[in-house]
Amino acid sequence: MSQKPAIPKGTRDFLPNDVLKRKLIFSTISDAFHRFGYQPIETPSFELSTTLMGKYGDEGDRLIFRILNSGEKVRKADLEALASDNLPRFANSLSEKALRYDLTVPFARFVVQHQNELSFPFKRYQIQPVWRADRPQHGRYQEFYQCDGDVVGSDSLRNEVELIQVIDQVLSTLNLPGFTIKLNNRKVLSGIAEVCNASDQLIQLTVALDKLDKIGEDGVINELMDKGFDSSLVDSIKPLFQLKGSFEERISFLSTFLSQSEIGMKGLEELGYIHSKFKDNPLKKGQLELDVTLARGLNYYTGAIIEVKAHEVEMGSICGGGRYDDLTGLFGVKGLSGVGISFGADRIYDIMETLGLFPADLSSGPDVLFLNFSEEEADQCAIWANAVRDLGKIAEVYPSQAKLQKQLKYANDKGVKWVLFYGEEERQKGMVILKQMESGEQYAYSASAWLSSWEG
RNA sequence: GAGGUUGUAGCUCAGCUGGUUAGAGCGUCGGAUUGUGGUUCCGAAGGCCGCGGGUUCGAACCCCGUCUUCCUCCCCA
Repeated sequence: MSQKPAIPKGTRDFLPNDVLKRKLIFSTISDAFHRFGYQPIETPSFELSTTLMGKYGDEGDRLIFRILNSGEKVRKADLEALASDNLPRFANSLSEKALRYDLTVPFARFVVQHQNELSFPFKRYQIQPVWRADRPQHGRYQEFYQCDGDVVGSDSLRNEVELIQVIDQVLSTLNLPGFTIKLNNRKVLSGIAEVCNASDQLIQLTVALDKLDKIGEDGVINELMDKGFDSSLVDSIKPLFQLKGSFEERISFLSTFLSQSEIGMKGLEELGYIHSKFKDNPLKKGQLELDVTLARGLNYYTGAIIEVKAHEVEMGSICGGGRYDDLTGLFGVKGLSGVGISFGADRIYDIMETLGLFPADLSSGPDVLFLNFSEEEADQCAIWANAVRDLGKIAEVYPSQAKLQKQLKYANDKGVKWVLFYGEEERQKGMVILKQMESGEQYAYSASAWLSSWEG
């Protein structure tokens, strides 16, 4: 009985063409990091549950894929916890390992564990899959790649500037027609909450603000009202909805708005510093925008918040990041500040596919296919094939003496550029025939010299 | 986790109010063509109609459950 082939929800197979396109994105990202002096690392697919649990909030914990203990270990199951309906504790007793949920927490663990082998500031990049037990949706999967770059052990805002340059480099190289790099600062958000007398409700306030472009002004106001903010607060926040103009204009507006908040002014100063560094050293294609509604990842970001949106396509952010003071505090090393970004390779892929940005020759087939007429002639073709490969071209010999029709169809389907005929007829004449698949034209060469005169 | 939606051939989809043996296009394979592909013509293979239960003389179609698809929340890349 054969079973119906299927893969788990939220996962994908990648066909040869898909892989080539994905590799282009990955290599563009790693090249960019590499050129800025970042070093590659890798961490295991799964970590100890204790490393991951509790780091992403209750929502996050729910979305972590856990690995069931195997063998005798299942005996450790805490049946008392089950009986008393303590499901989290019961789950913990069944599972000691979990698939990584992102690359940041494993990186923090990595830095602490290898602190004596690293020299700081440590700049690393990492391109590996992560897993989330999320409900799949457009552009959202249960297994997807993250491409992270972080600097740990340096407070300098020059790191933020550099990471923005990396983003610009990557997305410009991939030929995205345009993209906006949105900047905000956690301190500005704290300042806003402070001047609105809502410091204790910072998270609810910013989560609502974050939805401005999605649900509009009225939507944000309704949400704030629903959450019990009083109307005087809502009124005091309204001016922010009108924030328009250039980066400088927005800063000058905010410096009035936040003038009573020390922390808010500090955040503005940081934003201004970062922005000023691009005056004489401009970005290639990226446009910087100050967006006070940006609030992603609020749980651990403490300074800069970065998010990138592609133009011309309706799609969530394709890159995000920010600064988190005390990245490694959870693992026992205090005072190491980190700042990092994460590219969403899958979304970049979707955008490039939608806009037709992948180069056409990416998936071009082998340069030459040697048709197989007989064992003896195929042996000669195999020798030639190696010579072609030594020229840096792709060559293959058809593995069996199938009908020519089948061999040519194979060449056609695979996008082979040239096909070489060397059968009994050609061998006796000391010739080869080269056929250009696209045009169908055929050329005869002498068997001893075809390779040097072939321009394929 | 909440709400909605989808599931029929490898793919995209028809299938009437419940009524014989479930269809088409594309793709695949074979032939026309024993040494020439992409076009054309002919032919063939390929279906527990998502899965399990129920209603009925009778179910792809109605009901329940379950899984799955896509979407909106939540959250996020």
